[in-house]
Amino acid sequence: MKLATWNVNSLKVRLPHVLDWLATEQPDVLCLQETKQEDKAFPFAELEAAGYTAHHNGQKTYNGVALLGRIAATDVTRDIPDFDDPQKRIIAATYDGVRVICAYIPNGQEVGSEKYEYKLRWLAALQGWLQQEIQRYPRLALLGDYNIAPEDRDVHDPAAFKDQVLCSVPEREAFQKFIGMGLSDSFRQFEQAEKSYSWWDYRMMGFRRNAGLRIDHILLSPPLAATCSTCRIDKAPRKLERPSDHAPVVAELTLPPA
DNA sequence: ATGGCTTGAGTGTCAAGA
Repeated sequence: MKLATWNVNSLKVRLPHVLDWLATEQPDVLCLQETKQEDKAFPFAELEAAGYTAHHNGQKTYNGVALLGRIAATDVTRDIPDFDDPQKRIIAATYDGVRVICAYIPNGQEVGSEKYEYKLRWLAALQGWLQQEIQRYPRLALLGDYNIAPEDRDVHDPAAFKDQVLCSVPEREAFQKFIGMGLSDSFRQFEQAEKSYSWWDYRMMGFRRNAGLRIDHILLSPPLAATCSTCRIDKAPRKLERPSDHAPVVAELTLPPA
């Protein structure tokens, strides 16, 4: 099973890139973040024509998450249960016995800001819900834009980002809490090139300078981590005209029958 | 230098991203 995540920064703008990428990579499930559109504008038909059935949790202008699958999804759920949140950041479904959760974790804007407090509250709510989900679904994958660079090696300039948003101690502790729940950062299960990032600022020629951060992650529960054969960041779409500022992350699992 | 791009809403210019 091939799983992927990609923050597309507007699906309306990026749909051609997504369709090309699906044709090339043929993931079983692709998680999208920042679709930035309402459900009624979502390109269900174009994706179906490409062989993918989509489920969307969208809103106007901001946020919005989707699951695209070439296998059937069951038990599709939206949002964190019992967490009052107008922002559409979660969609989950079960594919072939694997619980796939697509998350767009808040950015946090600035340490100490209201949005930062919201980010930490949101992370705590996600973790509370995740405890139950892992009990219910031992085969679980949490994919998405975490807006957290877990370690200094995930940051092009650790000194400049020290204690800044995306790199602050409370955010990194929240990431480690996922690890403490038994989830594995699949990218770090394998040897990787130094200075591997998944996001580069549009400004200041960030991509050409490789001035990036690794903030998009695929976390796997123990039974899935044990069967993960590869995890990589695909920089190719970031080189196209009008790219998303994020690159897709892909993990492959060699699953025994459920 | 608190900038530097990109997007959506909407038609002037701002919020938000990371």
